[in-house]
Amino acid sequence: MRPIYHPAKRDITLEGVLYALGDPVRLEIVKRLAAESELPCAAINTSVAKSTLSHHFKILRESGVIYCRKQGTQHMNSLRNEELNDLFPGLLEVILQVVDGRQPSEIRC
Amino acid sequence: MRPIYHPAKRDITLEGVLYALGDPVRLEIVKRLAAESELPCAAINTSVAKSTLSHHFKILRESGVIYCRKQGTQHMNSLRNEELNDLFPGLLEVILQVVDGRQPSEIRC
DNA sequence: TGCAAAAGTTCGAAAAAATCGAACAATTAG
DNA sequence: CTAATTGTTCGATTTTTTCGAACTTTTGCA
Repeated sequence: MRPIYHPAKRDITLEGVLYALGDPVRLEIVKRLAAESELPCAAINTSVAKSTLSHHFKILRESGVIYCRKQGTQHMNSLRNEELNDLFPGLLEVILQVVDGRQPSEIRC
Repeated sequence: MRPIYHPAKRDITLEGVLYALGDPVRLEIVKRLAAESELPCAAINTSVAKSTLSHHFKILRESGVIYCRKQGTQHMNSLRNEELNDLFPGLLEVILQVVDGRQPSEIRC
């Protein structure tokens, strides 16, 4: 089977990441991964077809938002949290605060 | 002429905003508006057709990212900065920091 | 006035991307 | 080895994006 492509950190673009996040299914995936750190594709409860969900994971992976490793028949996915925060400081944090319905944080010092 | 639609603040969604931002032309528009506060459509230097640019402004406007007012033959556009920051604290700031190539800010206190 | 220019929008067609179900591939369990 | 599980790939359909041409609104000015 062909290896799973992941962009190098330097090839991750804000444009690509925002594109990836600008879809309700993918935003839900990111939300779940933020809460549970590592999940197989099938763990995402959505109404789209299996092939479409696979496509969404591919978009997230190729944009650099998630990392994917094979474990048996499963594909375990996780956020590339550290790298993303390094490239786009605060971006994921801010988005997750909103999707999690948290209170607006205080202004930084 | 029909009035220009803008969503009420409460109808602005993160999903819609991220969708709007997930396009290179629209991200460029937002970047320019952040720098210059108010601009007519024609001020955006892009390779897409005039009608396509008009479409992008519409997406931004209907998602709640920008406000548009008519002034003569022009449509003056501006970011709905305050409202967006109220709804999604830090989101625009974080994105603009990246597109402006600013240094990653220090971790907040 | 009235006619042309300027700035966008709208429309219909063409191109690109998303979605689906069916078939396929890889791995594990029995 | 066979069946089940998990996801990917493929081709067709639907949806979205893009384009150029025609149109609308407002201004400038002869």
